[in-house]
Amino acid sequence: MELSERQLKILQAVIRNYLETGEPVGSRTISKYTDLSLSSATIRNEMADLEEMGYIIQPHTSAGRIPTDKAYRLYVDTMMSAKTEEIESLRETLMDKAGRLDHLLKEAAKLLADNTNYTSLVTTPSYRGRRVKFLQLTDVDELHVLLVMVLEGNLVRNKMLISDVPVDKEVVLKLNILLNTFLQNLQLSEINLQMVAQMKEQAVGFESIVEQILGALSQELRDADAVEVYTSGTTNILRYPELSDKEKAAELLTTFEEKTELTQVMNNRLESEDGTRGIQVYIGNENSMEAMKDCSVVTATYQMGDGVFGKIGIVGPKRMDYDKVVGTLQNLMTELDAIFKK
Amino acid sequence: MELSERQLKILQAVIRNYLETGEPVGSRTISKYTDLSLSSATIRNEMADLEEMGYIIQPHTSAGRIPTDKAYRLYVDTMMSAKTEEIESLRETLMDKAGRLDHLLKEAAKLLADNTNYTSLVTTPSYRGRRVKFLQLTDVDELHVLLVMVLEGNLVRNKMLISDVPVDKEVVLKLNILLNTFLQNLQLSEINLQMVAQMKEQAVGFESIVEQILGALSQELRDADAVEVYTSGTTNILRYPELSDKEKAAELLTTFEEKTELTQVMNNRLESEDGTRGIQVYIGNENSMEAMKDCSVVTATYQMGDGVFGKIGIVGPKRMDYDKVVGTLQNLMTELDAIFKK
DNA sequence: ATTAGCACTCGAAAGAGAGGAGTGCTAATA
DNA sequence: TATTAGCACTCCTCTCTTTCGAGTGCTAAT
Repeated sequence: MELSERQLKILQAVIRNYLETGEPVGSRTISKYTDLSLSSATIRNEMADLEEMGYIIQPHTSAGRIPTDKAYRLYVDTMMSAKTEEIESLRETLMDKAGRLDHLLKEAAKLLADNTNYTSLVTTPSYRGRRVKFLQLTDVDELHVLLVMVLEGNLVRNKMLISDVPVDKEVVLKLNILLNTFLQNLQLSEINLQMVAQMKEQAVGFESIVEQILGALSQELRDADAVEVYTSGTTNILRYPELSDKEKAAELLTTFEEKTELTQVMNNRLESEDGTRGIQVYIGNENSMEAMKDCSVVTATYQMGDGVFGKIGIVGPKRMDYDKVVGTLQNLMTELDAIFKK
Repeated sequence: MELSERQLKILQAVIRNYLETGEPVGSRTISKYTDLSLSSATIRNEMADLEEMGYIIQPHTSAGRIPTDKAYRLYVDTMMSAKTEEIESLRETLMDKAGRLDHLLKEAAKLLADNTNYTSLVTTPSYRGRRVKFLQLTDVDELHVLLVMVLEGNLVRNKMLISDVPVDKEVVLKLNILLNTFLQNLQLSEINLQMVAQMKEQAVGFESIVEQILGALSQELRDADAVEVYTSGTTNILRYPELSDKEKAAELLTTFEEKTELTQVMNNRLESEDGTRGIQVYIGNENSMEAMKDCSVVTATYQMGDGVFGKIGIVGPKRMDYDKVVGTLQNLMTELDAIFKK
């Protein structure tokens, strides 16, 4: 069941042509398109074989052929000519935004979408079990205390606490020491009830504040590890007829809006990482989400720090320009890595 | 050119009917719908008059009539029966999220969209010229210093600064005092070069840090006043045939995605507030944005603090259920006010 | 093994009615 | 005088045909 040299060339021509036009491609087109100099009749015979092998299908009798998922898979695995795609003015734009992670990632998503004309997804880096770097309490006014939490990865969170009893500078100072003594360098699962009890013992009269602090801390530790997804260019799917009929478009767009589901799509393979951090391509039904069975999803993993990874990805029609998309992602991935290594 | 009692009733019937069905409504329908017990012929005569006055039009010769913007305007101004629309489980859901403003507002947007089946917009409250409540510097490690900025409205921001010279606790303490002496209670426009020079004079050797602090501060003061817009239910527009053809849908959805433009739509009238904080309705061409000329936009203003307002709004087809939308917005507005007053 | 030739298939686009909802006008009615 | 029944007319929508052409598979010739 091996594909002959010639069949490969023909298949490749069919795919390339279909990627460009989106129309079923006929034998005559191929006969001219390739440098094989074969007549359309010959091509027809070969195409019949390719169809039997499951690489191409006819949408209806008397139409040209279109590639199947199997063909795309073969194309992506062996025939792609991944050109390194320049992202327009990437470096400067990103550097501008490097100040705040959320801005940076949003900008990255925008760049991806603008450069590819597909929809882009970018996830925040995912920690698992982030640790407390240090905590700091500051008195704002008599009843308000500001809690600043610095977590592993220099993630800073804050929460305004409201005390039921007045707190003065001295109390704040004491609490600060207490907090850091107990909680520094711990992660969520290491904070147990015994410690909580001890802390309360040492902060008589201010149990409520301690309670609040622990609540806020646990909340933030959980939140901070929750992966967020930014999307951009969602409406680009409307450019592609095969995705833009009412139902499909609505379903896809809704999926993009409900970010929660997307985290699953994006985190699919974060686990089964086998050392090399590569580009992953999911074609059609290879996608875990029903809504995306007519799409292809290409993802790459960027590295923010030791063991801290995030994903960037593109969602588009199955006939997407894989070469370009892979190149673009690769490029952006490298760029992000560099920024974080700064 | 006054409308007779009867004409009003007929017009109202036309509008009501059209709001429900989205189909042009004919004279026969009205004749049965209303309690006027008039024959269709009579209705026809009146409708011809209403058409002449610009309240209704025929999409084509032998079709029923549909309301014009003018009719909607009249309806909204005088005929609406604003029922107070319960928002499902509103209070509990919102209370849950009250911790973080962004979460709260996103949830509010979601509630609006889910309850109305239209698209919702929610802006963050807009300050103008927010003041510095206090600043606090903390040493994280030898070269990293954490700047926490507490702004008016208890908005907390932070930024990790990187010093080129080592800073110890003493320096941090000194800088803390310096910063607060100079900058407390100031707003962006009040921080001038003279002060900057003076500060640098008093912090010899740490000019770079001071520079960074001022940069971060100015950035945040500007950012904090920038209004953000959260959207929800954007795909709901696909439910309404008059908005869901490819071009219009794409244009609208893109507008929703590019939040920047939306801030203008939403802040349209924040200025010309004439004391009473009401619901505002923009019908069709009354909208400032071209993309929304086939939509109606209804907005309400919620209050977060003294002089600090934000907007919530609904975008839908012109034939939206104004009664319900107004009721829902009113309800949510009250609810938000209450939460912020807590 | 390749190719020219040809009959065949089937979808897309264009055209042709048929049906029907709704109108405006006129004349009859209360 | 205001209302209504009646009727011819318009024009949209739906369905059914027809036409057209791209593309195929098969056969026979090269």
